[in-house]
Amino acid sequence: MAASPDDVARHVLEVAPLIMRTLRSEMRQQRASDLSVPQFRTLSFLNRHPGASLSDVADHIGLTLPSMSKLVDGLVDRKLISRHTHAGDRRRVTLSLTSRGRSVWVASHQATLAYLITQMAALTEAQRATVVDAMEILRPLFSREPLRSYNGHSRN
Amino acid sequence: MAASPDDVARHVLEVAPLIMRTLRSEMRQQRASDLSVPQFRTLSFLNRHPGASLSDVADHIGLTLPSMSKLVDGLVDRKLISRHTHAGDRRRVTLSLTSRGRSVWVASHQATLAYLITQMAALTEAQRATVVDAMEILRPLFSREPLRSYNGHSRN
DNA sequence: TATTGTTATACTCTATAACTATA
DNA sequence: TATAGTTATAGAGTATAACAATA
Repeated sequence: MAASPDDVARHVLEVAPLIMRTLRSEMRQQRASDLSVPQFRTLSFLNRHPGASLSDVADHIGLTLPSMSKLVDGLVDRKLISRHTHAGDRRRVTLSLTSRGRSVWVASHQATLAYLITQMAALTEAQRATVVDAMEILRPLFSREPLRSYNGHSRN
Repeated sequence: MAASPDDVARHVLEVAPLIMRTLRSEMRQQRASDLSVPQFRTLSFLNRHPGASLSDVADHIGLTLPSMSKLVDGLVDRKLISRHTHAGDRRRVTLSLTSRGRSVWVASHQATLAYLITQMAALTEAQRATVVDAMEILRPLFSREPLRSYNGHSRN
């Protein structure tokens, strides 16, 4: 079925936004947690990397430092994460989930996953394998690109 | 390789946001056009469905009417689309690309596609086929869900 | 001087509530 | 009364520019 790079690109460009639209609205409908996608991803990252710095999180999520700083402000205000000055280097900040943050993340993750699972249950085993394979093919292509041109001090 | 619905869901939940992050930043870096993803998708829809109403577009993009109205405001201000009262039903609005809108859309589409194509060119033919298959499996699952609870007249 | 992060400012995205105009 | 759309308001997401504190 010879798929050209062009074909693949068009398919990805069409379908990825559809998926995100659904995920976004699913997350918003969980009135208990009520997280945006970037907030959810930030909590996920801190769940796996407790004590990460602001730069660490910004790198991973793909936001500039000021944007991430503001996002973190909101999560700190809601007491979902803690923010402390790093002991060794006082310029740095140490971010972690609070226990409340962890349970909100778990609830949101479970609920979103549960929704997706019902969708995926409609697929055949072969189709599920194809989707998993495709995700594993795509992940490294979109995983790491710095894209953070911001450098924190512009003189002009 | 028995992928459970749970596996598939986890993969999709992890990879879809990575893809979108990249698409977003690619579009933003095209300084000429400088479209957000929803703006780009709106222009795409109008390219395929000239003369669509506001409700048509809102349904397709998955926004409420007020949100779409505002998004359209911005595109009209930038002279990328035209907005006229429908002849037969004067409550309706008729949206179309302007010639400028069409060329901006073409430029943005080409550039984003070109970027994706370079990524996809790194894949083997079998991998490309897998990705296309997966996208065709996922598309119908995420294509149509109303999710528009807004009905335009609340009395409370 | 370089690095880490915050503040200031300004858009866009998104929603709900309330409204207008038309049917 | 029902439908199509806009306006008002508000909060989140995002960026750049400018700054403060620390190394």
